[in-house]
Amino acid sequence: MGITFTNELPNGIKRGYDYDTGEKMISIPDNGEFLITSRKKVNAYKDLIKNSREQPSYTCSNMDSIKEVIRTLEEKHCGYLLYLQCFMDFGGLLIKGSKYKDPMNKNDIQKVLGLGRTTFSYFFNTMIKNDIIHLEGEHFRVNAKYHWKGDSNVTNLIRSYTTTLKELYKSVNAKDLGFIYKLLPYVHKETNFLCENPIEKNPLLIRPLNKKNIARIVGVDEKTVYRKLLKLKLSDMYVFGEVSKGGVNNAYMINPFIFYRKGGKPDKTLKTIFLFNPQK
DNA sequence: ACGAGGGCACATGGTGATAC
DNA sequence: GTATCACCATGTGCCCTCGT
Repeated sequence: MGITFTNELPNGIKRGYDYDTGEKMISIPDNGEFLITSRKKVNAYKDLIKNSREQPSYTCSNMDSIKEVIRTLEEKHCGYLLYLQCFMDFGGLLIKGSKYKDPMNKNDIQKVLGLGRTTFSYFFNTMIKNDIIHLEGEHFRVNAKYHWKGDSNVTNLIRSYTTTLKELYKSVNAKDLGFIYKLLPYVHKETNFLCENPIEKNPLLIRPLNKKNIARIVGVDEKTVYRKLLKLKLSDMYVFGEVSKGGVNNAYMINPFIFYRKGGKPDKTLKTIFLFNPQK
């Protein structure tokens, strides 16, 4: 049985049906080859990006200097910060949204984070005290040493895709986002692998992080890492992908639709890993 | 012997109330 | 505005069994 494609649209996209799983499938031309996935997944992704304009917008984080932030802040505060930096404009000012460019005041920020008075003031005072967010009159600017939006000559940076990241905040808690934040300095540029030496160019020399290493870096129990790897999902996509060789899980990758180091769109292999449908 | 995953007691986060 | 508290829901660490 397998997948049968019926009609081809003028743009080269083919629609089809998977007789094994009963799912509607789609074949998308991609640099001379075809990426086959389910329409459900494609639609879920389209829904996520439909509110953003032409290009999915992103912010950048400095992989070296955010290690200071990680050392200083509690995990939950790293999570709130990761979400909040999605609201920067090109000057780092926290604004209400891409459509409404008014700067946010303290109340707006509290509302956006969805926190009560006690929790918010604890978080926000910590940001100001550690110079991660500056006060400018009634408005606030994120310290460009750590996070910014737009061009930069920093080499070790990682892009966070605003729309997907905002969506992620809805489905996980602040500690989960903090967990992800702590792993951002370990994302490899070419492959999105989590590794000890993310600037290594030779693939043979990459030292991928296993569950034990991740637990040590983040400072949690191995079981907690395991649970988060299973749990963290965005719509139909997982945040982390697992690579196993010989039945042993020895490496992890982060979802390139949320975090990606290179410019442009994720390459074909990465797309396939995070979009393909496991056989039932 | 080992890793995946279950169970459970304890820890932690977020909240509103209260006092200052 | 901040500090502290008790409360509840959820998360976490640790120990366990199970299957290989």
